[in-house]
Amino acid sequence: MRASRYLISTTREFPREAEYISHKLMLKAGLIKKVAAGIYSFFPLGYRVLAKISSIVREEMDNFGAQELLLPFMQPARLWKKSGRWTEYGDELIRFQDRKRTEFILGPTHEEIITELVKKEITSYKQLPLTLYQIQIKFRDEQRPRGGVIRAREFLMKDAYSFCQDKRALELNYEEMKKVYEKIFSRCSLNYKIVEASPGAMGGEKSEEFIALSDSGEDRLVECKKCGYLAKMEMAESLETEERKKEELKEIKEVYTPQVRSIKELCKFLNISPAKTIKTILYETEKEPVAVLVRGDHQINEEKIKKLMKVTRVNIIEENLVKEMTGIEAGFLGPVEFDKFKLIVDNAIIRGRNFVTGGNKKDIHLVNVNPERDFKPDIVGDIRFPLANDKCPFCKNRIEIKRGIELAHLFQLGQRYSQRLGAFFLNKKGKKETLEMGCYGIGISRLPAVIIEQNHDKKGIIWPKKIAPFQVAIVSTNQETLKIAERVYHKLNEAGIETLWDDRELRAGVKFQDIDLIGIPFKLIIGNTFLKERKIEIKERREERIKKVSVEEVVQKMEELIKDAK
RNA sequence: CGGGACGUGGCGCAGUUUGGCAAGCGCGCUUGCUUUGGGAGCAAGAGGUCGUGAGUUCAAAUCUCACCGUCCCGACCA
Repeated sequence: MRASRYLISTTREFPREAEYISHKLMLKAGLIKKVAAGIYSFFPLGYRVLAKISSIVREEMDNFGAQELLLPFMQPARLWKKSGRWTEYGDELIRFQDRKRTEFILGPTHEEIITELVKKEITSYKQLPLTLYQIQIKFRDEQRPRGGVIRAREFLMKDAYSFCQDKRALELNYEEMKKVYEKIFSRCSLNYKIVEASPGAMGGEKSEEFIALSDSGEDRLVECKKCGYLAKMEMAESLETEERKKEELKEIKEVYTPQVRSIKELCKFLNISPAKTIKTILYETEKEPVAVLVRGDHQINEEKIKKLMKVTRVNIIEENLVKEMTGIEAGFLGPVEFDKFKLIVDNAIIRGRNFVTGGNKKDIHLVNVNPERDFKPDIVGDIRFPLANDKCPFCKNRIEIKRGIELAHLFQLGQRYSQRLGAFFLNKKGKKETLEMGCYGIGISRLPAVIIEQNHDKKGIIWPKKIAPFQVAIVSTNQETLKIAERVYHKLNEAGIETLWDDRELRAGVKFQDIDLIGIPFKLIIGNTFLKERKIEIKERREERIKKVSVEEVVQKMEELIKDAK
């Protein structure tokens, strides 16, 4: 490709709107342009990168035996009502009507459509297992898009769906798909970890995520460097490994705390640390309202409450309703002589002593409150998020909190969709059974950003060769070497090497900067050195090594280098 | 959804507090000359409903109100 004819849109300065390095570089290198919040156009350079990633994904999926198809982006509401997700999915599901006032959505995912399709086509166990996939635009009306393509509203995703005759076959398919994903991500030169995830709104049983550790990530993870324990924040266990405090039990006392409502205010007022306080928060569940107690420095994990209480709905009771329900002002709630609701108590509280809590009267707190002596928990368990420097639940080393970006998500959906949409088949005995489904997604359009997060320097992007939009860029720095450059360009093209010939009428320095910013793995410089020595210089983006070759050798040398390059 | 910041040629910004000449600067773009190995110099140009609407005023980028859009933190989230 001749650069003079190619839509290159690099800028000299970083656009103001970006925060993450990958987002900054993608904009500066002109890979993408924003059209609206969370909606981007991919420019030719950016699209070449997407295409590279897509073809890696495609090859590995096809290799596994999955079949590519294309499902509609716009989907009738009817199917979503049938699966129940019309109401369950929430505001992220964008809804609209066509001219006939029929309701539609833009697909945030495609379980309904594919299940409906398979339901009609699959009638016998002989057709199973079946794995179908597509590379498609998705739309999720995110409350807050961020990081450019890292969390976009419109994005490109590879989603695969497997259909099996029983659980065992599903588990097998799932494990094999995991191996396929490992191949895909290593071909993309990505560093990643696999962690347990919560199936969440997708439903189903087992679920794991491929996560790239990165400071620009939005998922928080708990990591123990010593034993290798790694889990998503919301899944991470907080086994209390602390010893029970041996402090002497002091006498409980009321203190006057006018207008002191928050933990922060309380700590300031009494000059104590939040770990010495207990927060009492009221929640509603489908069974009964409860009072949840955690230490002042801890955060409640509502998912864990659900598990512990075996309920599906847990909602915090708003501050202004607290007084209505209990007669006590929010900010002064406490467990002592509180008999309105059951007390759900975090493990950490049982181990501590002499806490400060609300006094269940306006402007009153209690000091030296002790579990068991002063109040009886109804249920005790792990209901909080871990904190940095907590002890690892397995080896007692200190844990760290890391950030990560979700690359892919695997689910064993089970029968959730097949059941609701009525996707059955006949088994060997001629008996009707429900299909076991799996679902496997990769956030394709997010991957360029993640790869950049892991592969960049001060000058810009450093694409791994398999992802780079071009393998080689040619710069001639002299009028006299222009013809040679053109010859080399044609030779490389003929050899099938993707080459960008920077024939723009710009100073050499500008071209070098652009090519480095864009991240092309190799530069061929044909200039003064050529005039003196008849040699072409080869500079590698990643290492800045310089090699010299003759025009005759250049194709072979490039082939070798590209083969060896990362 | 809560908190914060912002919206001025393609990009980055100044000007807004205290209303007042003709709306500026750098980059980029066009033309010419000189330069030419890591974002050149000089000269001459093109390019703007100052986010939108209403209002106050002799006069609005600047003040008031409403709306729209964008980014960041948090909450939320396959």
